[in-house]
This record gives sequence, C-alpha cells and structure tokens, in this order.
Amino acid sequence: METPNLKMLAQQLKLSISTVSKALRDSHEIGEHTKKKVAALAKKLNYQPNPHASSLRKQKSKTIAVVIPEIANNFFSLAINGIESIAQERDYHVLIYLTHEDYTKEVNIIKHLQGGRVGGLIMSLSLATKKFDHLHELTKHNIPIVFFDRICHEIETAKVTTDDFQGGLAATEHLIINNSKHVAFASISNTISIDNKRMQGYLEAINKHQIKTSNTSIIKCSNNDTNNYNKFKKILSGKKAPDAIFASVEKLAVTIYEVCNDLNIKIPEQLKVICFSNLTTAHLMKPSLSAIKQPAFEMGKEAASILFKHLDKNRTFIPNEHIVIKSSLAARGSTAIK
Amino acid sequence: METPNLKMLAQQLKLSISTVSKALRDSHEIGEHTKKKVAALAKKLNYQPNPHASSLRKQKSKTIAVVIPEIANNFFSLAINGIESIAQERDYHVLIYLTHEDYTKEVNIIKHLQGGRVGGLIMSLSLATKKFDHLHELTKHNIPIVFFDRICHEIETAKVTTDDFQGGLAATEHLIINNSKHVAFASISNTISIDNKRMQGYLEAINKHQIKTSNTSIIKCSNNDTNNYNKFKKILSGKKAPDAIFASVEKLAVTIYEVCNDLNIKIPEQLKVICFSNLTTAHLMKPSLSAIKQPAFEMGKEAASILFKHLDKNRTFIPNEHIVIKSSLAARGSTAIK
DNA sequence: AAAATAGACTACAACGTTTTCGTAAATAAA
DNA sequence: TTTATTTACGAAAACGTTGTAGTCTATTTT
Repeated sequence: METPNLKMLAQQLKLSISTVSKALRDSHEIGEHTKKKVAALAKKLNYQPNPHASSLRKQKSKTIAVVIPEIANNFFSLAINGIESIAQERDYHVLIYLTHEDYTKEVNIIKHLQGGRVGGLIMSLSLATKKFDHLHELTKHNIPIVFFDRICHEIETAKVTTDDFQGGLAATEHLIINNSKHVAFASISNTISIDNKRMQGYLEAINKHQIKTSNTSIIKCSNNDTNNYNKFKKILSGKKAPDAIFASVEKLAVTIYEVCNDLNIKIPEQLKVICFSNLTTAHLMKPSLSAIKQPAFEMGKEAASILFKHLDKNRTFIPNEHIVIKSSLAARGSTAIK
Repeated sequence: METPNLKMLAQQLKLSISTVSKALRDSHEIGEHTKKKVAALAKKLNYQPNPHASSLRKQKSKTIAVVIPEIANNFFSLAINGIESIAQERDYHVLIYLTHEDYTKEVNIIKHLQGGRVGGLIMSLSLATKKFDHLHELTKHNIPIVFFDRICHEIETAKVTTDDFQGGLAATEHLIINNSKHVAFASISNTISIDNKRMQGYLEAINKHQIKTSNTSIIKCSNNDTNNYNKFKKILSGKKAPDAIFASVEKLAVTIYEVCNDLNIKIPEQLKVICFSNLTTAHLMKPSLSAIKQPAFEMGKEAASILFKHLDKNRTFIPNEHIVIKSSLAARGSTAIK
C-alpha cells in the first residue's frame, strides 16, 4: 500500500502542497473550512508526515539518544523508563546506545551522533572513560548532552544525580551505628564521579566517628566479576577482614553475597552489607539487602525534561546546572544487629 | 561549529558533490587518487553523512523500533541487550517504545511508526492487546514486524520464542517429582501466547501424572500487583491451598514470596514455587528461586538478525517462521524436598 | 584515420517537507 | 473612488543525499 504524503492529499483535495502542509500545522494563513477538509482526509488516509523529510528540512529531529553503559541493570532500565515516559508525552523519540563500559564503543557512538541524527542526548559515562574530547566535539557541533548519574564535570551542561555524598555518609553511618568496627568501602572505579562522591561520604563518616581503617578499607574493584570475587574472597578470609562493607554499586553487593555464601560467612552477624541499589527483590534476599535506593525513574524524567525544554526552544547550549534528587536508605537484614 | 556536508567537502576539494558522494561510497566510477583525497578530508573534518537526507533519498532508514510492554524487567532488558548488540554490529539504530501493557498506547505507537521513521520493528505484545488491526495496517504499509516472546499468530511473519510448552511441562513435572500433590498454575493473562503455551505444558504434566486439580488450580492473575497479592493471599490461606505453584512470569513469583512472608508460609516446606524468570539474584533469594530461565539475550539477537537480514535485502515481507530457543530449568531452594 | 570504448568526472532531478515570497480577490480605510 | 490592508491560497526554493544520465578526454579498436 502506498504511504500517503502531502502531494497525495493535495491532489485529492485539489489544493497545493503548501496549503495542505500549512493546514495540517494549523497555520493562520489557511481558512477554517479548508483546514477541516484537509484534517478529515488526513485522518481518513492515516497520513503521517515523513519524519526524515521533516527533520531534513527543519534541520532538527524530535529524536534523542540515550547513551548508557548497560541496560540489564535495574538502575538504568528504570532511568530509561523515566526518559521514555517524558518522551512519549512530548512526542520525542528515543534511540538507545549501549557502551558496555567500553571507551572505544562510547567514542564511536558519539562520533556517529555528530551526523545530526538526534537533537541531543542523555548520557551516563562508561567506567572506562577518562578523556572527554569526543564529548567536547559533540557539543561543539551543537548537540547538547544532559548527563545523569555518571556525570562529566568537564562539560558545561545540566547534570542530574542523586545525593551520592549524603548517601555514602548515611550508608556508612548506618553501619557504624549498627556496631560495625571495621567498615570497608567497595569501589567500582576510581574515575567515575558518583563512586568518588560516595567514597567522600564514606570517608566523612569514618572521620566523624573516628573509625579505624587499614589498607584494605578501600577495596578497589573493577567491572570484572571474577576478579572482584577473588579480591573479596581474599580480603574476607584474611586476618584483617572488615565486619561491614559499603558497596558503591549493586553488583558488588551481589558478589559479596556470593563470596559469603561460599566462605560460609554469615550476613549480618559476621559481615554487614549495604549498597546503592534498585533491586526490586532486595527485600526477598537472604538476608534482605539494606540499600540506598536511587530515584532512577525520577532522574530519567528530570534529565529528559531539561533536554526537551532546551531542544524545544532551539537552544543547543545548556548552562551548568546540577540537579540532585534525594535517595532513601532502606535498612534491612543485611545490616541488622544480631 | 558548522557540521560538514558533501557540499563543504566538494568545495574544499574542488570537486562536484556527486563525485564526493560516490568517492565516499567507494564507487568504481571514481579514481583511486580522488578517493584517497576525499577520504582524507572526510576523516579530517569528521564528516558524517546526514541520516535524514540519506533516509529520505533512499526511502529507507537503518533504524528499527523495539516495541515492548516494559523495560524495568530482566527479560526485556536482556532482550534489548541482544537486539542492540546485533544492531551495533550491523550499523542499525534502535528506537525504544514502551506500551506499559496499554492497548491504546500500543496502537498510537504503531500508528506513528507508519510514517516511515523505521524500516521495521521488533515487538512483544502488550497484555491488553486482543485486536491486531493496527499491526495488519502497519505490514500493509510495508513495514515488517518480527515478534518475540509475546507473539501474534494473526500476522504472517517471523516469531521468536522459547519453548514455552516444554518449559511449562518441565516446571510442573519438577514440582510433581519433588512431591507436590496439588500443583497450581498462576497465569498473568489469558490472552497472550506464551502464557497459554505454558499452561498447556502445565496441563500436560497434570494429566500425565494424574494430579488432582480443583477450581483454584489455575490462578488467573493480572498486571495489578495489589490484586494479585490479595488473590494469592486468599488462596494460600484457604482450605484447598496448593502445595506448589508454577508461576507464568517472574513478578507473580515475587508476589507469592511476599504473601508467604506475610502469612508465614514456609517455602519450600509448605509451598513450592517455580517460575519463568531471568532474575540475576534468584540464587540469593530466601529461599533461592527455582526458575525456567529464558534465553532472553539470544532471543533478542535472533529477532534482530532476522529483521536486519530482510531489511538489508529490501524485503518488506517476512514469511512465517517460528524460531524456538531452548530455556533451561535451574532447580533451587524454592522447590527442594525438605 | 575514423570510430568505438573506457575512465573519470559533473549536472541535475528526486525524496517529502517547510517556509518565504508572491498574488489575486475581498474588505477596510482614505 | 482610490488606496491600503487583510484573507486565503500557490509557486518555488531550500534541507543533504543518491542515482541516472550525460560530458569530456584519453585510449583502444577497426
């Protein structure tokens, strides 16, 4: 079946293409009677304007890209949910790109996006990203970026995060108050912003409560589960094993649980565990997992709202702004006093 | 900064636009020397062809849509992961649309897609979808659909699922072999294909092993968690409570766990539970959750491969084909004999 | 030597919109 | 009545590509 276009409508109505176009967009130049007729036929034929022609002509598209490290992750899928909900409301379209925590992939995706496929993007950095030339380049090409969660300080734009410092502080204090004497912090990367902030919060709590630390207090993990497993195993079976760990991200807590299962270490009796997490089944785990829950959905919504607001106004430069949305601590079994 | 286009390259190289275009696409009409020069400048200026112009001219775009009910769900996010991995490989782009299990939203999304924004789509039906006019309409407009998981039999095209019947049979038999006497099936919807297949498997096992059933053996749930909670609560605290439930989908098992926690029903002693699931933390739950694990990632990859194969060849009609990828049963604590 | 062919390039139309500029008729102001 | 102004429409030029149909020179064939 032939997809209807303006020409087809114009012929059937014995009008010019421009009149039809204007009528559909409710221009004041067109009479009410004509508008009605055009709208009726458009509806009948289920006319949908060709988005490529429109984007080409207007030199902008109602499409954004979401560039994130991974999607099989509760935080990011909730964030997409938030982004998509706003996009659907505002008639924007959402392209998904996954970097898989790979710097080269991230660069290639960004390079490609310079072609003008999207009006802007919402992004969370890969763990491997330490240089930001590709991002500077993109903004130079008038494609704005809004960062969320793993933000990039080097780029002047809007950034949406949760209160990572406060969360880190609260998580650590929660462990301390619940009788932990040697609290460790498990970091997923020393480059990304949020990990750092959470560690700052951890350190603040450590200092405030004068908790003793050792050289294993800060456990430097990576994105490699096996390596992390071995590292935790070594530390937890060692002499100076901590009696509590605050894990920067969910996956580290999962690995810690696995190590504890295998080493027969009892949570929370021998080791208390808390982490940033959006697991829907945290309360059903053994033991139930205490967590700082990030407002992932809201963060996505906020990031999208900011971006769309600027795109709607043809503003390709977004001034610095840091939106912080509060997270909440859910105390559960993994940090209980027994 | 000005985004480079063919005209710009042509001017700098003192060549015509068409020469530059052809050189970049490695046409035999262009001499090697010229090709080199063009490629060099294109790289230097980081030229990216304008996708809208290209799509408009070629009347097709290397973009597909993924239309799914939700994303904050391990199965679907893994499937997207699979789709995206193939897309990135083949230089396709992926638009995400969520129906939130809402028929009207699904129809609107599909209607919009008729405009030609995408070359085809990968789709899993919403729970609420019982009519398929919008899908027929879309295929009439030469936009092919590949279904996965929640497939639509009415449309002639490729469909990718797991072996839902076998999975349902295996899950139910697993419960029976582990001494369950009254095995119930929790259904999420009586309209969607997979739920039905799983129930067929359940019924087959029930018949084969001559298990007695009652009017509460098939528990008709919906997408409303609260309603489901109350329904389970009523059944599990009733006289003829089952001693095992095979839940069609993950979220129902989660609700069952919650009900059991609240009613103090011990899993697996008093109630065994198994379900189709892709929870990464199934082994860390209390008790660990036995599950039929769907090959979500592979299903996504397969669906994407089929679609791209046809799009690359400009075939907008995809003949009927049903790809079935095996799922696997992981027996864990929730179905253990105690 | 004339004719055919190959090689390397250019001109131009088209894809479907949007938008600026015209223009004719109808109405209002002078 | 003459001159402005408003109303309602149409013509045509973009937007950046791609592909067809040339064009011109150099080489090969007859």
